[in-house]
Amino acid sequence: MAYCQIIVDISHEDVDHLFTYRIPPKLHIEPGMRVRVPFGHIKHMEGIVINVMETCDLTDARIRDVEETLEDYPIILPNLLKLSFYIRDHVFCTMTQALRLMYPAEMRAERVHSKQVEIIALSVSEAEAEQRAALLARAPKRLAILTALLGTEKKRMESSELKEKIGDFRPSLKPLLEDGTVTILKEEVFRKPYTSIDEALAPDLELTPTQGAVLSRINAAMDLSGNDFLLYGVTGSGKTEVFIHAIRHAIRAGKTAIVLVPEISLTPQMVTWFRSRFGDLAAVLHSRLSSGERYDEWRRIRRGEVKVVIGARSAIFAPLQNIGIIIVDEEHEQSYQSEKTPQYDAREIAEQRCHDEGAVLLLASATPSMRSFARSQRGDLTLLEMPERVNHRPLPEVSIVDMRRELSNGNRSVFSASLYNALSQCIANGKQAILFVNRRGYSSFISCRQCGTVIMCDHCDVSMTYHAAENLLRCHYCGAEKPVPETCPSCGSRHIKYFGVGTQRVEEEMHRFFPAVRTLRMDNDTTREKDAHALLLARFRKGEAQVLIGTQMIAKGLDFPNVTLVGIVAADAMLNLPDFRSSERTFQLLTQVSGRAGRSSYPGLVFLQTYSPEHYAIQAASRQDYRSFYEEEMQHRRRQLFPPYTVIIRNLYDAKDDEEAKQAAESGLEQMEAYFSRAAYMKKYVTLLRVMPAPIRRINERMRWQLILKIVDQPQTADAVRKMSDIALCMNDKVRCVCQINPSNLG
DNA sequence: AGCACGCCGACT
DNA sequence: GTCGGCGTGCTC
Repeated sequence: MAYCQIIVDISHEDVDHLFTYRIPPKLHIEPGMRVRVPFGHIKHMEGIVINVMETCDLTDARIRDVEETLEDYPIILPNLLKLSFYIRDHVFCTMTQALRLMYPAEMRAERVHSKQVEIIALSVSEAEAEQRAALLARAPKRLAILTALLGTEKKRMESSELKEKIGDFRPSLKPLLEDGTVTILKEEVFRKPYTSIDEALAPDLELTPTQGAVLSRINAAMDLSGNDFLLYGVTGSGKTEVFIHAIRHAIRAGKTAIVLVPEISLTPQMVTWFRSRFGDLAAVLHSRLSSGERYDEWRRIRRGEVKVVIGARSAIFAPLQNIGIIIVDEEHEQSYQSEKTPQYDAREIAEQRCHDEGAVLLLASATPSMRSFARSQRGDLTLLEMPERVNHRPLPEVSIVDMRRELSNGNRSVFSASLYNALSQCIANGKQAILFVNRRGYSSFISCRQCGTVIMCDHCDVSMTYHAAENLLRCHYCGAEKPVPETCPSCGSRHIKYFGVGTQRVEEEMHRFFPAVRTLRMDNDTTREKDAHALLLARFRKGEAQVLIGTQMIAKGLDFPNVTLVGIVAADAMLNLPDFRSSERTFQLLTQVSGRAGRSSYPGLVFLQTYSPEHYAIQAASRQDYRSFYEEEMQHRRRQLFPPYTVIIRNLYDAKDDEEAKQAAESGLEQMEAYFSRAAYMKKYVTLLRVMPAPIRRINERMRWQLILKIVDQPQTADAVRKMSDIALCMNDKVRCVCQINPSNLG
């Protein structure tokens, strides 16, 4: 008798273990397959087979039979099954949650099925069909069907195409079916989110000596058993071309590749460009796919028809086999970390997957994360460098503008005198400019000039954000909306208005100073609709506007040859956020934005407006000097005991009742203290352990408290991290708790 | 997750 | 007396 052990598709600790089922002889079952089983009182429950065995020590009466298999192939490959266990153990989630990452959500709901297409095909020989056709002179419709089919290469046609050609043919089809001249077939078709590439693929470019040297290090590692690299290449150094060549190398060796990019970079142009290089060997996974498309792409990959997968965070789970290289582009991006449970970090999963499968890991960035660069300094990652731009194009000239001086000179507009002059010049020369506004953090709230009252959310302790497009106030935490008040609810003053620099404000001032200049604005409000993002960029590229005004979303890998001026309206907007990474993020953003200027033969100018011109992040960014930023920032991190020297674990409790949330946090604290008194060797690594109210005390009528642990990042302290997450896991239904590791948003 | 079992309040 | 409230507990 054969048995198998499965994990049921319920994410709950109580059932997060293996259940044994009998395999009826008629079923073929292997690990990774999805099966239907009876479970408790539930008649039909889905589960994933983890292993198959010949014997089992449970009493036979307790064991029930597997009902059926849901697919005739393992939905989870052995390598991804192994990765699921890793995720469960390292991301602290249930096995079910880990397994659910491995296949499209649509398959669970059983909503998507493969798309079937109806095909009308000749079922007799060509000669026979011609003979029969000859007898149909008085049945023109039947004749038309046969003629149409005979006219095709494979003597078959999709019924939709046939209908288009000859109109409604159903009535005439019947006799042909009855005498066996034709048959109806159903075939699976793959919905492609793009049209097939028929024309010749775009050729790969010649590499510069620097690119070539980097490539040969990568290829050599791929030929052996892999290696972990950090590729530090300045903006414009041609990292992408190196990726392409490395992927080609993998494919030549019969291997496959994954390329992770931040979701925001997965623009339609990017997709087209990538497909023009790899054609049908490539699959693109991104959030804009319909569920059917996503499912089909997944199937194509699973069937081995795809060699390269490009996608955002979750593409790391693509069901490829025999991986040669995993590339993580813009490695420093925060978006590789998932905010929802399981809170995995795609970079760590990539590393693990590479180690499991003997593949090369290539983390790449012009502004590597502190963590990765520090690891390269320690030798945990092999550093590869591309210090110069291709064709030796010069770096743009960056001017730092002290906005405090502007204010004291009586300039209250968002443009400094020098940025204004540069804009006039740029416009006069017929060139284009980009104005970068960092909306986030520079909150666009409504406040009273008379008494200082700020309009707050009724359910959360945060100020509401003004949305110009809809002219209303919205809470970014609970989604509540309010109209903009005419008078101050506190003192009745009419001087209550919008505060802060947003894209809208910049656009208004542009129109005031340069009434004749056409502008395009790009932010969350203007790009809500599908493809709006790409459309706006295309219009800017065509020259429909001379000035593009936007938020972070314009900082990424865009290449506009006609842009010679970049203005950063408020460089330090994110510098003062309550986040230990705020300097790092500011530096990264400023460097990336500056890199937008002067990509072509025109020299680029960058004006960086700031209220803290002496800050090292701003200084270093203006010189595109990663090294000196890194050195200084590491000193700060060391002094303040922040990552990468330490790891911060935050258990965030919330409950309707303030006292209950607080008590849960304090009970967590007691458990941690008890734990450290047992594990005394670890105690000396603890630099902070305390309960405090969360910075945002209340969200959606729930009160929030937090337990924070800051501990030196050492192999032996990983256990303390696990302990924190265990504590977070066992909560009652009144108090909820989430465990966050190095949280970036401390709200 | 779902469903049964189990122990206390107001009703045909 | 019963019908039914939803608080624990188990599911191979």
